[in-house]
Amino acid sequence: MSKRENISTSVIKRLPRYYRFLNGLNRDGVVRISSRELSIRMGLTASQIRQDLNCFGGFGQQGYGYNVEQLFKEIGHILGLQNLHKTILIGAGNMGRALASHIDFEHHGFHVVGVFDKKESMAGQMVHGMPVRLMSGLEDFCRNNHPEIAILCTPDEAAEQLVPVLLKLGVMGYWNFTHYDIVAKHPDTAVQNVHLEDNLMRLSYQVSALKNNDMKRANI
Amino acid sequence: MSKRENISTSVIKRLPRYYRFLNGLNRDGVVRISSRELSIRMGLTASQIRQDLNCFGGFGQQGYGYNVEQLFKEIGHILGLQNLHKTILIGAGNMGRALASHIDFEHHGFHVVGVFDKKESMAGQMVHGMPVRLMSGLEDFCRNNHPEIAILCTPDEAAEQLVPVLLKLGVMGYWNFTHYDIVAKHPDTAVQNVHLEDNLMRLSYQVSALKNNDMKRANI
DNA sequence: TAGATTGTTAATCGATTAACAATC
DNA sequence: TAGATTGTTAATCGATTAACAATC
Repeated sequence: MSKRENISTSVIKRLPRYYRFLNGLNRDGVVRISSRELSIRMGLTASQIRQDLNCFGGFGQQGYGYNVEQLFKEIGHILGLQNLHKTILIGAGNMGRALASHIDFEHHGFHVVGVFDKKESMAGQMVHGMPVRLMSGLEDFCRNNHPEIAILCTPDEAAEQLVPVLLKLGVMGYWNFTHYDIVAKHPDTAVQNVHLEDNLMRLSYQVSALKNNDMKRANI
Repeated sequence: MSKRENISTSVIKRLPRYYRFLNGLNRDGVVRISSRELSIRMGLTASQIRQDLNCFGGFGQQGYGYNVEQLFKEIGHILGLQNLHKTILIGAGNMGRALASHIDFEHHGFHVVGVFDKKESMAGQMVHGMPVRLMSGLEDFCRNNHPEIAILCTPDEAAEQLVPVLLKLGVMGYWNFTHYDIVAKHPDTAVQNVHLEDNLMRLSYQVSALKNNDMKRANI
């Protein structure tokens, strides 16, 4: 399916953005687009776009460019969005519940089949159209339903204890909202970390730097 | 303050992780650490750590290493965490409310001074210890309170309309949970994007790739 | 002093950009 | 056919790693 074996993470990182832009163009009724035109819209170089796409195959046509709808679907397929990976949400606190109602899992390759929390008071409450289950039932649930993905919205210490258990139960993909470093301890997993605080600290750096520059400019 | 003028984004991206690790070491009572020891714990090279830190100054001592507490504080200072940038949260839906209760803004350089939503029914409800205000009062509020940062938890279209208004009111930093591309349209802003769906799609790619590999291995 | 470890320069590696022949 | 634009190779740029003299 894929042309090359190992695609660099730099390329993978850009794929979702291509997907979003092409979705927009497609909805706007744009039929064809050249790498140059797309590069201007996205703020990239045309070279980079052609290099990126050619990691996966020759989707364009000389003298014409790329068919928007076809390319959109191709990238969706490369990203594996046609899948519906069985997914469990662990931790139904503020963040967990917000994700459950905010994210369109089904259009991004996932299907949430269970929600868990350790709090007795949460048990039975409805989240994402299903009742919250207690953590004590997690292992049985996994043995019966074979989820492949876990969304971790627990405290860091809980994640540390959970991951080895989940791995044994066959869960190999993790959307990790904790700061527990899954990949370091368990290399054979698929992990995306969402470190919101790290992101916020980078914003702090940027804003502070921006202010420093303003002050320097004022001095000159 | 900073040794060099332009620090590469690669370095900036790693700073929050250094900060977290050093915080942990400091809490565990570790007094000194060498770049080699830290590199093993963090899964980096010692070279990279020394290069990264030396962008900002010589914090270490030959033959000794780095003082954990001092380095922790230095990095916090570099990140600007001593600041309390006045911040408004726009959009008090699931995600906005989850952030308000989940993130420790005060320890990451920010101070939330106002929460806004366009829904009449939200007005007056308490979020982060303060009543939700209607969007109609946004401009007056900004003229009186001079917030510098906005957390955007609105639909994409709302963000597109809001940013030019906010910019004129002096808001130059954005924690952006929408897909509206602020930097492309307004280069002189400080922006961190949190594209949760993009992150999820990368996980989809990784999991799909992992499965493909397993299948190939089974064939051999 | 001798051993350890930094700060910094040089070498390597990978990613981005430029150029252009192939071709629709 | 002529013009446009890709796919791909070569050149450049930047980031990471290695090496080592400086020095605590």
